[in-house]
Parts: sequence; C-alpha cells; structure tokens
Amino acid sequence: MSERRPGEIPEATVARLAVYLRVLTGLVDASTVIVSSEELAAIAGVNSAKLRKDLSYLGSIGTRGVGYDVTLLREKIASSLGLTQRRTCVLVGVGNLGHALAGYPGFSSRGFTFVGYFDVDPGRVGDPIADSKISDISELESVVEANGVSIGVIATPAEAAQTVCDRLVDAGVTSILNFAPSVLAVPDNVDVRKVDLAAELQILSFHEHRKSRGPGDGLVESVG
Amino acid sequence: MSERRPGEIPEATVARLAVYLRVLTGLVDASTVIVSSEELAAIAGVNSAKLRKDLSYLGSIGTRGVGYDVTLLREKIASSLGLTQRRTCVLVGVGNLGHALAGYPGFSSRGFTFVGYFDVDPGRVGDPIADSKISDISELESVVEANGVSIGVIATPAEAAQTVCDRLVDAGVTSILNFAPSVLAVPDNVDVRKVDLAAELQILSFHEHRKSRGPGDGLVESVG
DNA sequence: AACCGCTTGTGAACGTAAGAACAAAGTCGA
DNA sequence: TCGACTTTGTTCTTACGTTCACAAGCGGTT
Ligand SMILES: NC(=O)c1ccc[n+]([C@@H]2O[C@H](COP(=O)([O-])OP(=O)(O)OC[C@H]3O[C@@H](n4cnc5c(N)ncnc54)[C@H](O)[C@@H]3O)[C@@H](O)[C@H]2O)c1
Ligand SMILES: NC(=O)c1ccc[n+]([C@@H]2O[C@H](COP(=O)([O-])OP(=O)(O)OC[C@H]3O[C@@H](n4cnc5c(N)ncnc54)[C@H](O)[C@@H]3O)[C@@H](O)[C@H]2O)c1
Repeated sequence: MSERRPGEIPEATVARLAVYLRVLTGLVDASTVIVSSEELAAIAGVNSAKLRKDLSYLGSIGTRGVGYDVTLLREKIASSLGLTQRRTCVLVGVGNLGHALAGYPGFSSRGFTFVGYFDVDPGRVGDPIADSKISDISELESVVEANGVSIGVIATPAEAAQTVCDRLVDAGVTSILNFAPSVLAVPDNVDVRKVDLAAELQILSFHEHRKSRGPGDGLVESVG
Repeated sequence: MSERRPGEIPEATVARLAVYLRVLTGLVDASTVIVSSEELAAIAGVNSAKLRKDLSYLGSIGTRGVGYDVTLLREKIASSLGLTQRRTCVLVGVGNLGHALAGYPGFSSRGFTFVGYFDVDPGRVGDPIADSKISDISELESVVEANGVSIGVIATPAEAAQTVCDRLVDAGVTSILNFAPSVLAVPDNVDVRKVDLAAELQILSFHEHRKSRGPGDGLVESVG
C-alpha cells in the first residue's frame, strides 16, 4: 500500500516547512533554545499533530519528553529545503510589481541571490535597481547560463509571460515563479508556481458571498 | 456518509473557478461562443474530468454533445464567487509592495474597489496614489465603517500585521489578504489568505534540491 | 422517427492529507 | 535504580481531492 520512500516529503508538508523555518528563525533571534511541538504549532498556526508528522519526514529530530532543539531543527529544515546553498534567480519584467520585488531584502536574507533584472522597455533598461541595473531582455540567456540560474521570476504582462517562460526554460532555468495571470506550459522537469493576486481576492469574495447568505442555510435567494 | 449539501463548493474548486473565470473572459473577448470541457481544461491547465466536476457544483450548465456556452458559464462562475456585486477593499501599508498593488488596474476591472490606502508614516500620508491619496492609519475605522468594507489587504511589515489585522476586524472587515510574513490570529468568522513570496521561492528551492539529487534515486551524496 | 457521434455529468476507485489517540522513549527527582 | 511525567513519533481513522470510465442526454443526419 503506497509506502512512501524515505526522503519523499509530501507537497503540503514542504509548504509548511517554509513557515516553520520562519518561525524558528524568530525563536533563534529571541534566544529560545528548546521548543515543543505544541508551542511551535501554536505560533505557526497549525495543529500540533500535523506539525510533528511534518517534522517526522525529516527524521527523528526531537527529544521525547523535552521538545525540539530550535537551532538544530532550523538547520534541518533549511537543509531539507535545499537552502544550504544560495540559489541564483533572475527577475523578468521590472514594472510596478517587479520594482517592489527587487527592492525586497527578504529574498537575499533567505538565501536567494538575484543576478539579473530584465525588461524589454528601452526607457527602463539601465535604470538602477537594488544595487544593480536593469538589463535588456536580450541579455537574459547569457546571464542565466553564466550564473547557472535555477529560478526565474516572471512579472511581465500576461501576454509576454509564455514567451519569457520559454526563453528561461531554454536557457536552463528549471523553476519559475509566475506573477502574470496566465497558465504557463513547461516541460515536465520544470516546476512552476503561480501567484495570482486577483484570484486571491476572488476566493475571499466567494467566502464573503457565502457568509452573507448565512452559514450553511439551504436558502436559495430569488430563484426564478 | 457526508453527503455534500447543494451549494457547498469544495475549497480546491473555488480556487480553480477563479482561473476558469479568467480564461473564459479571454474567450469572450475572442468572441468564442461555445467551449468544450476538453478545450477549456487545456487552456486552464487542468484535467478535463476535474474541470467538469468543478463546474458540476454550480449546477448543470453545459449541453451534452456540445459543450458550454461561454458567456453563460462566465456569468454563472462570477455569480458563484459573489462577483455580481462590487466588493470594497482597503489597503494598509503603502510601501514598496503597497504601491505596486495600488497601481494595479486588474483589481478594479475584476470588481474590487479600493476605498482607502492607509499608512502610518507621516512622510507618506497625503501622497497621491491611484487617483486617491494615502490616508493616515487613524482614519482606518471610519472609512471601513462608512463604506462597509469587507476585504482588508495588509502590506505592512510583519511586526505591524497583527495590530493592523485586529483593527480591521474590529472595524468590521471579515476577509484579510496578508502579504506580511506572519501568522494572523482572527475570529472564526474572518477568513485570512496569505501570500508568502519568500515561501514560494523556498518551495521551488526544495524541488531544485530534489532534482539535483536525481529524481527518485535513493542515493545519499557524500554522507560522512 | 430512428440512429449516430459527441460531450456532459457522475459514481466508484484511488491517492493524498488531516486529526485523534497512544505506545515508545526520553528527562528528572527521589 | 526506579517510577512519574512529559513529549515525541507513529498508527489508525476519517475526510478531502483527483482521476477514470461510462451511462445519460443532446444535436444533427438520414
Ligand atoms: N502590480 C500588481 O500589484 C499586480 C497584481 C496582480 C498581478 N499582477 C501581474 O503582474 C504582472 C506585472 O504587473 P505590473 O503591475 O508590474 O505591470 P507593469 O506593466 O507595471 O510592468 C510590466 C513590465 O514588464 C515589461 N515587459 C513587457 N514585456 C516584456 C518582455 N517580453 N520581456 C521583459 N519585460 C517585459 C514592461 O516593460 C514592464 O516594465 C502583470 O502580469 C500583472 O497582471 C500585478
Ligand atoms: N516588497 C516585496 O516584494 C515583498 C515580498 C515579500 C513579502 N513582502 C512583505 O510585504 C510587506 C510589505 O513589504 P514592503 O516591501 O512594501 O515594505 P515597506 O517597508 O516598503 O512598506 C511597509 C509600509 O507599511 C507602513 N507601515 C508600517 N507600520 C504600519 C502600521 N502599523 N500601519 C500602517 N502602515 C504601516 C510603512 O510606513 C511602510 O510604508 C512586508 O511585510 C514584507 O515582508 C514584501
């Protein structure tokens, strides 16, 4: 019955590991040495059984009767997420959103190095950005190849996203973070994650709609 | 065995409805009249059976042997998501990211009206933003209450997020979109969605890490 | 009207994830 | 050294989500 291979971490768990990592970094900063699953789960906003199960995929890290060594756990999670080596990234499309992303220090502090910011607009190319400069999109491939870039961030309009994606993939990028509202087609070996902000608001809208009709009543409003 | 109430749409489905809606809007613009589940699924990047099941929660909309009426389906999804009425929103924290969000026309075009942009920084208050002005955070409650705001967007630093959240909730906001890397505590009747961009990169990093060790082999590199 | 080809809507099988509950395994005090 | 106590790691159950496969239903054609 579908025994999970050791080292195979469920997708849902991976997403939460990133959250635990952030919480643990906060605890390290606060000089906390030991934390129990109950405490950590409370801070991370999850069920403690779920947290323990998540951590169990990384091996047996805690001490029964005591809890988890904060520093050790943080390192273990970081290494599971492949964060022991810095990852190089490029950003394509330095408009409104691209500027915000480029100016965010949280990426670098978490081990992500942006080695290039690209735009097609000649009016923007050369502009300073995050102690670097906006490069022309024509330089994309050479920068990606020279730096072994593995992650590409797309913040262009939707129409350009697939073209940009194809170029990134051809140049060797194997992970894409897409902010454009479009579905990207990629080869099997490439991972895509999308951030669809309008969709987020629409999902909230759905729940608002549901709430406003009263929770769980079968009342159908004005049919016919 | 847990029969699903009519009108109860699974969470995973709701998230995809937003995607279908966007695709359908594109089809309407392209004057497409009818679309089959196969076509629509291909564009939306999902399995066609999944798409049909998703749509089946909205009732029987398609015509067997033919497909779905694009306009009708679009309207049906929009109404299910509660997008027939415009939703009013406020944005708190008009820094890097907040500016990008405020300048984005895609929210308004999808039925979300921002009625206030708030910041605590006196140096920013009064600055023009998206044919409006940045307001002082002290005006938050009055604007929320006066406009019946249901959605609050938080783009402040993590430290301020919980405080801002509490104020939004107290003022009557029942849905929160949180960009700050922090876990928000809210009452049961309030929905929170978080957008954690650093976590997205870390998830991609995980898969990079996994890929670089070869897909699925049990090989452990350089232990000891 | 009867048939044919096509596409929907759904029931059943499968897979993944969440949560409850508890045995195992450790610490600490006597 | 022993026993009481605490918290982990895991098993088992239940819920949720995805995919397959096909009967049901519709439009067009003869
Ligand atoms: N700004 C937001 O808050 C927001 C919210 C939701 C979604 N988005 C999406 O994010 C994307 C970017 O949004 P934005 O507000 O920054 O838009 P923007 O128009 O301000 O910026 C887009 C940038 O991409 C550049 N560009 C266009 N084609 C390109 C190409 N082929 N190669 C390289 N660069 C190219 C443009 O020159 C421009 O600088 C859009 O797809 C938008 O729909 C943005
Ligand atoms: N910029 C990005 O690309 C990015 C990426 C990932 C996460 N984030 C997160 O999004 C949030 C905003 O990021 P940013 O880059 O815009 O930061 P920023 O510092 O540029 O902007 C934060 C704004 O919030 C305001 N603020 C602070 N406390 C406030 C309060 N109590 N009430 C109202 N306003 C307050 C500040 O005056 C400032 O204008 C942060 O939590 C950040 O971690 C941003």
